[in-house]
Amino acid sequence: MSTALVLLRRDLRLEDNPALHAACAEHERVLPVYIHAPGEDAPWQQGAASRWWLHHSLQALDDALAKQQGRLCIARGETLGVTRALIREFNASAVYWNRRYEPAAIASDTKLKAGLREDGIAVESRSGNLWCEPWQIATDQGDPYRVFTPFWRKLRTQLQPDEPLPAARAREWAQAHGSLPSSALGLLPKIAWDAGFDAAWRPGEAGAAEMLDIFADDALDNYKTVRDLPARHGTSRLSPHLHFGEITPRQIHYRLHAYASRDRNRHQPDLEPYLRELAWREFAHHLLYHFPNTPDENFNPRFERFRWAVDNPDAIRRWRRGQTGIPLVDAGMRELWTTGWMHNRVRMIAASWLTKNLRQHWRHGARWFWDTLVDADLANNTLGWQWVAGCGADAAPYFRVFNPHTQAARFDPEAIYLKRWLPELAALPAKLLLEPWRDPAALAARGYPAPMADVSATRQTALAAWQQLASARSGEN
DNA sequence: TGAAATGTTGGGGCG
DNA sequence: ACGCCCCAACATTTC
Repeated sequence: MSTALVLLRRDLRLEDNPALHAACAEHERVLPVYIHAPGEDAPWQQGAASRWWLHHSLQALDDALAKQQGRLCIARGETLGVTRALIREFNASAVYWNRRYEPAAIASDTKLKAGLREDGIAVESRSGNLWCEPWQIATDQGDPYRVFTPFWRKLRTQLQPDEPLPAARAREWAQAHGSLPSSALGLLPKIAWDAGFDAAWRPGEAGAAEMLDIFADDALDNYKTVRDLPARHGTSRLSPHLHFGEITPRQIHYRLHAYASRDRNRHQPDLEPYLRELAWREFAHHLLYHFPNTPDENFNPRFERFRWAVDNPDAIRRWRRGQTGIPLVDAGMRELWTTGWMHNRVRMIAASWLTKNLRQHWRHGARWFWDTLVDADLANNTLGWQWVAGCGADAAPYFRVFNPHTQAARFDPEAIYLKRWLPELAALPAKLLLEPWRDPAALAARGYPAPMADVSATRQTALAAWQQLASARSGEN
């Protein structure tokens, strides 16, 4: 009887899982395994919010397998050693996995592959989490893309709403007697800060499918405009599910396409704006693969001599805790702390405040998001922060500074989002949350801090800093 | 996936 | 009737 191991890492699903599907097709007995090896992700080990999600996602996957008389084998330790031990235990002849794209993950998988091949084990790696492998898309000169729009134009021509693979079903699921319970990995918080997470999310494949249905029913029609309103659930909120591979871009595309064209007589929603956002995720992975130092270094080397302000731990602390005195920034940071997620537009605004108005280095923000986001993803997080800071690929020009008050007035005109996350101000008129300078005493009386910096003065400082960078460039030539 | 300053235009009030 | 001014609305430019 031939037995295969399938290493599940960031593909915690049964449907549309190429590695799992292939193993089930090519072997009589399949052992699905999760090996916990956080040290191998250094220096970007999963943060607390990601670990919370992982715990629940592993449980969901185990439950789904149990419905087919299978179990998820959970182990911990060095990946190659654990894999070898399982191969011996089950007399397995092959190991399958879907690829990852972070530098540490690539290094770990490369080592794993070499070790297993030495042992004479067949190793099968598949593409399971992206529309397109990062090395399969290139400019006409053969270079990686550095600008989103041409990347998207190229990718778009290759995209079809292809049918996903069905749920994997092994002839026989192997079961490991030494499997750990997921609680043994110590992923859950020691102090219970996760009540807001429980209320907001349902990790796992079924939760992902449910979220997609909600999006298709409620928001897809008006996605282009509603996605910018933080008070509404106008975005897909699929990012953590995508990160952990509980759903794939192919599944999303296929189901949204089917949804949009289900009735010829009805208005058909335009999928393009949303597909474009999924393409940003692809672009982020493309960039991370080709420029693996960008999680820690500026993509644009000119920023090596950019003059950030001196690190200000107190300012960073206020930003983290949502105590900046800028309502939209604080609302976003508290949404993040409470739910592990922040609306995309608010992420840009909160990040702009930290990097431009406060001129703190983007790595401080990237690290905090890494620890607190349930969708923390090295590719997306890196692109997002470098984009906002102006040092990234296809970045926002440095002079593009968000005004958090203007943005609040435009995208949350009733202050619904602000009141939701700033409960101490909820009884005040909306206009005062949007224009807090009109009555600072009213806000202070409710314990809300005064603004930590002046919006327009810090904007001027940021512009001056950019000018310095620009003139350094011309002086160089 | 800006904001603010500056420029342009056109309607209407008014002498 | 006419020209002038004001200013809102929109467009363009600059950072």
